[in-house]
Order: sequence, then C-alpha cells, then structure tokens
Amino acid sequence: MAKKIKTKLDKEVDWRSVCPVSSALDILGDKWSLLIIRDLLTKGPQTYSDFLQSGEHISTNILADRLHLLTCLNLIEKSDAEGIARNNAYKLTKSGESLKPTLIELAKWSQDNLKFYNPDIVEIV
Amino acid sequence: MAKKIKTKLDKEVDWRSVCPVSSALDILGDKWSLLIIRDLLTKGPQTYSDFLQSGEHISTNILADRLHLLTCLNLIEKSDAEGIARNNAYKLTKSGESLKPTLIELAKWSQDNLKFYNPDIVEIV
DNA sequence: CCGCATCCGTTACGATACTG
DNA sequence: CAGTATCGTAACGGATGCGG
Repeated sequence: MAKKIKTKLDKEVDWRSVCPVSSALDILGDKWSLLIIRDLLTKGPQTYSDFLQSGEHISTNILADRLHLLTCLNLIEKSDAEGIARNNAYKLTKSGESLKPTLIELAKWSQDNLKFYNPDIVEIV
Repeated sequence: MAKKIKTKLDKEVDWRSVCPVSSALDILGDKWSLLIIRDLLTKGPQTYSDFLQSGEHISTNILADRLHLLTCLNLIEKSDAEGIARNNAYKLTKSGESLKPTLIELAKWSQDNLKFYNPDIVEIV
C-alpha cells in the first residue's frame, strides 16, 4: 500500500500507477518543482526570497506549497532544521541531489530541440 | 524573438525564460505529456485509443490537446500523415525519440527514491 | 523586514456526453 | 474510432495580510 503524502493544503499525492515515470510525474510533473531543484543544484542553498527572485517569478503561495511537498518527500531540507525560519536556506538532500543527471539530460535535450522555438535558450543556467 | 506555438484551444506556449530546463518544462511540465512520450518509446506507435487504454487513464480532451501540441512542436507525428484519422497511429520524431535518455534517468531516480512512498513501483514499464 | 497564509479572480483539468 | 463540446471542480497567480 502506498504511503499517503499530503501537500500543504491537504491535497494528497495520488500515485496513478506503478510506473516509475508516472510516479515521478505525480510529484514533479508541474511547471515549478524542478525549477526549485534546478536553483538548488546550480546556485547552492537558497532562501525563500532567493527562489522568488529567480527569473521565472513563481508566486508566493505556490512556492510555499512546493517547498512543503518537496520537504515531505525528503528531496530538500532546511540548512538549520532547528533554527528560525528567517534567512534559513533550503538545501538538497541526497535524494534531491540525485536528480542532477535527469536535469542535465533534460537541459541537453532542450538545447538541441527547442532552439528553433525559443532561440534565446542559453547553454546552461 | 521566440516563435509562437499554440495549443489546441489557442493557449500560447509561454517561454518563461531562456533557461533550457525552464523551457523544457514550459511544454513538458505537466502530468501527461511525458507519459505520451513514454508510451511511444516503450510500446511503439500508438493510436488515440491505445493512449486512452494506458494505465493512468488520461481523459479525451486532454489527450487531444497534448497530441496537438506535441505535433506542433515536432516531437510526434502521424504514421500516415495523408491517411484518415481512423486507426492512424502516432509515432515519435527524432526530436521526441531523443527524450529517451531523460526518461531513463527519471525512471531510475524514481525507482531509487520513491519506493518508500510508492512501494509498488516496478522496474520498468 | 522575511516567510509564509489567505483571499479571490482566472485558467486548466477531468468526466462524460456527443458528433463525423 | 478519433476526436469535440460542455460544465463542474481543482489548481494557479497576483495582491495582500500578518506573525515572529
């Protein structure tokens, strides 16, 4: 039986199937979660407001929700777990860190296949 | 200047930034698009109803919308472009096929990191 | 101030019925 | 069989409030 994981506002993670791709998309299949991981991978630990200042402009409620879910799933954690929230940066866990090869492959694909549509794509961010 | 691509119902693809990860998520960052690619990679050409019968149960309007967008972006195409729609299977283009390493990395990550939450995850589908 | 939570209008999704 | 139309629901996105 799959364990129940809930998002901030009581939304349960629904595992649609036993397929690993489908299961990954059940938690990362949106426009923001992997950008949070990307920021942490490329820039190191980030505070709440660091994320807000990232180029794609995530809104505050979505950010709080995703940080909560990624924390529940043990992909990220606070640098100082016992410290106050203020200026307490998030960092990747081993599990989150291990998404790096996936993101590298995705970025490579994007550079090779989307430049026709979005010519300004850069080499790496 | 980025080229304008529209989804079935006039929704424009919005390139949030020049980051390759972000750009990939602008088109693949949802719960269904990569499952369509997965089905084509693992099972070969698929008809409209083949997709509907896949384990995660996509609904018809979402499927039609995603097939349209992926076709516009040249990730998939009809097997018989000039043929009638009926029984005309979709297949991957070179561009779609080259998402294979990304999906393999994602599946590996899922098997290694999500089994605690969704223990029924299988080796590969 | 910073890290969220709440409110609310808009958009996307999802189930189902329906059409060529 | 391959989609389209409709419509209720859920998620998003921006503005704003508030506590530590």
